[in-house]
Amino acid sequence: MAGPSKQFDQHQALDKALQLFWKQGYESTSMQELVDVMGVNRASLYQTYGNKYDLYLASFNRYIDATLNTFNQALKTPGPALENAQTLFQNLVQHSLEGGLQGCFINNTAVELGAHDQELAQRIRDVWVKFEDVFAQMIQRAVDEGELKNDADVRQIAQLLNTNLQGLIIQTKTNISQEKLFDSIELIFRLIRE
Amino acid sequence: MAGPSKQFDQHQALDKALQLFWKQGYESTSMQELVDVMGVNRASLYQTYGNKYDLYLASFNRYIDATLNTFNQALKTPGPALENAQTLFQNLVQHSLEGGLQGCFINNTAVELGAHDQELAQRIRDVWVKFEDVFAQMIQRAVDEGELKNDADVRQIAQLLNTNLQGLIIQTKTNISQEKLFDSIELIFRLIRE
DNA sequence: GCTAAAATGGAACGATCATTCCAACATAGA
DNA sequence: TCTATGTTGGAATGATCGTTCCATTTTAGC
Repeated sequence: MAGPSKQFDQHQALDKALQLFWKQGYESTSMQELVDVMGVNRASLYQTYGNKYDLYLASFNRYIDATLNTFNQALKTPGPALENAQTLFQNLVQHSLEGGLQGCFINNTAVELGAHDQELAQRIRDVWVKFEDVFAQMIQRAVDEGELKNDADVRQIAQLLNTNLQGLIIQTKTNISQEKLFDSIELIFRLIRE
Repeated sequence: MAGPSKQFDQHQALDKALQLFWKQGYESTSMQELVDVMGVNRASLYQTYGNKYDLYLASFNRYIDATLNTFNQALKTPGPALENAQTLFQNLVQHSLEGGLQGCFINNTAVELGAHDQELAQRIRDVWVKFEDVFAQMIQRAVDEGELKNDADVRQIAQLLNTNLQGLIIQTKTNISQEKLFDSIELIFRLIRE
């Protein structure tokens, strides 16, 4: 292949796009802002990523990978599984509150685009199932290690945990007090344990 | 006052605006669409409601009033209080799923505008407290009528219920199966009762 | 019926939107 | 070094954005 190579780091540029989409949403983010922030030439941007929607999709995929990675790290953490899950919830809430109320990119996408974009909606449902898979493994470990009763409906509890997580994250968008959300985290895990 | 009166019904027109904002969000809804759908002249629209943001705010207030009314109606329903609450949850989920995945206008607003609009964020937090007030009254009635233990932390449970409601509603935006959400509703209320 | 005031339809504004295009430039392979 | 190919900056495109303005029409009060 002849000609010069791309002058920008594709991963780094994509991260910049992700940050902007995450913070502002799809409609509120303009290509001009993306050009500015990514440090990529406009023509190169279109050639590399396609159009605005494709770029959003690429950002979305990157976020999903990073998030699933975070979840799986929490799964590998030693110690009582339910406590690890609770700590994960606390960290996610705290991170959103202290990181500019960005919430969760998946959660944001569900609200802004989920209803009118079937492809994205499908992807989001799939990711949530993967969240639940992680929770289910945590719960199963809690059962195995005697932290939970043997007759616990692992899958149902995992789904309920995701419902609670989504509800918590959405509330962070309004700069609600961390204490209030931590109380809810405390209670849901206590109810599950009982 | 001389001159003709407005040819349009302000309440009806505002409802049309609310429906559109609810379905499409703030950024994705244009004044042209609002002019078309409200059946109101452009100049009249600006004179009556101010600008686009003001119109959104008016729609938002109208939605809040209607929703709080629905909640208070559920509160007045005879029968076991917790069952009424559970039915309310089911109705809200079902309505969103069958009504075009519009979710909850407050919930949508929290995600789209909450992080960057402190006034709206404050209003949303206040409304959520009012939701919790209704839930707290239901729970208190459940305690009084022996449906719940006496040592239940009414306020904490009410907050947890709102977290769950928000988490359920957000999931409806992706056209998730009603059965799955109903299972979570079933479980959260069962855990509370235990 | 006359007049003053309010509402209307629609053009017009400047700004910004996503996207395309093109000439100038830089570099890899011959 | 030459050439072919990919990249770059920036102008240009046509559409749409929210908002304003104005001439026209309509009607309430006298």
